[in-house]
Amino acid sequence: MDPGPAPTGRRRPNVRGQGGRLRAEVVEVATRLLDDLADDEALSLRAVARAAGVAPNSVYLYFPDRDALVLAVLQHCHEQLVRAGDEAAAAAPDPAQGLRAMLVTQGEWAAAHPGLYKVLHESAVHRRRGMPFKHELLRRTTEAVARCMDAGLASPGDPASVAIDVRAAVNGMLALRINEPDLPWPPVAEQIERFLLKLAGLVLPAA
Amino acid sequence: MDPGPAPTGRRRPNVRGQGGRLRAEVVEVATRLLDDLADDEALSLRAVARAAGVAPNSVYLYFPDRDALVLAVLQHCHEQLVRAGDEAAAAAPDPAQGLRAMLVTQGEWAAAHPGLYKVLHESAVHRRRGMPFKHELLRRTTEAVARCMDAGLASPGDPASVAIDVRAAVNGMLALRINEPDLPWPPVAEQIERFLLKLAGLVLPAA
DNA sequence: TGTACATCAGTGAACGCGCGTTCACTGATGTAC
DNA sequence: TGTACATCAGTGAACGCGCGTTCACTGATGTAC
Repeated sequence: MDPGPAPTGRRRPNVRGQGGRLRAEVVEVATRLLDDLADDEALSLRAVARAAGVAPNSVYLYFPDRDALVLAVLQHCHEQLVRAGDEAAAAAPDPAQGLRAMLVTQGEWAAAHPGLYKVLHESAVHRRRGMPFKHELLRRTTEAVARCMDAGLASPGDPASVAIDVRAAVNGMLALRINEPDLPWPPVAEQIERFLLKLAGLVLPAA
Repeated sequence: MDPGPAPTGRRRPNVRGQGGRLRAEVVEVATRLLDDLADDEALSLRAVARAAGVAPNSVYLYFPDRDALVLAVLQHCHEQLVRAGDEAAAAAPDPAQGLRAMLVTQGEWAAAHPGLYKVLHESAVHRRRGMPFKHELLRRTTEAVARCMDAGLASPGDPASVAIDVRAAVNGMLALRINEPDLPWPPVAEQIERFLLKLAGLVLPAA
């Protein structure tokens, strides 16, 4: 809603050596807009510039084109999402609770930033430019599943196969919640736990 | 690639009473373009008109605006998808094989029309206009699960709860295959069967 | 201490484009008399 | 059988818009001498 500081003339340039400050500002503003829009194609470079209180061409000082800006935003989001999951897993007392905590935290992130989660997984820019960094998510899940199996806290089997089932189910469920909020959804944590119990045979302490 | 018949002057109007023929032609062309684009916002009314060899404003004879055209395409796709699933289920010898056949058929449809499947489930027009007809998919799944439970071919439980897990997993898996084709995907039918065995406790004859 | 110059961080104005949509129009076909 | 008229299925040309991107420019700050 708030288009940011009105363009009351020329922006005071950052002091020397701090030129990159505008870059961070642009990414931040673009992130906010993208979460609202929930569609990467709908984010225009000019809208970002307007919201940042800057001339459209100033964006070109830091990004070669519009797609590069969108990719920067998505990479930043992805890092946040992965880091949040990692931290939650690290704080858990055992691998099984760690796996659950990782996925639940990612689920909470998705619920808190539906537009960004949607764009991150469904964006058109992904097809045009590729987003290899996204393989991290499956890799973490596979590793976590393997740790559970090694600890005897999941049914023995192929971690890669179980992980791709779990990722497909959890990611699909999170995306479907965003796209079809009116379906009779159970709480996220409950549904994730069911997926883990049934798809991975996870052993969790009784609640 | 082929933009359709070049606009060699004026289109010969349909004979009287057959005006609706252009409507069907426009929907068909739009469906093809939308499958290629895999993005409902990227489909322009003008591109559809061009591909149909018709003036842009001719589209307004049958659709009040661009969104209405996109919705007509999606509703048509949805009907196809549901009907294909229904027919496959009806041809199966028991409810369990029927449920599997329904989902596998839908999965094949998604693999054959990735762009349409993506748009159908992720479109922006859905948020603007709503697509209530889509609730059919969950309803069919719920009914099929209930039939399996009644026949003792699935673990007893709440059909609605099992169905939403199954739909989330299957739909999520199909969408993720489209958005991330590079992940190490097993065959669709195999993964669907695993979901059904684990999430619904489905009883299937040994292959 | 002064000053010419380089550098940095940004701006202003314009380009050409495709878009959704609207207005008034056309030209063939059927129909009442 | 002829003809005025209505209807149907479409067209032509234009509208204003926001967009990505480019070009030449500005104005403050630092730096070599």
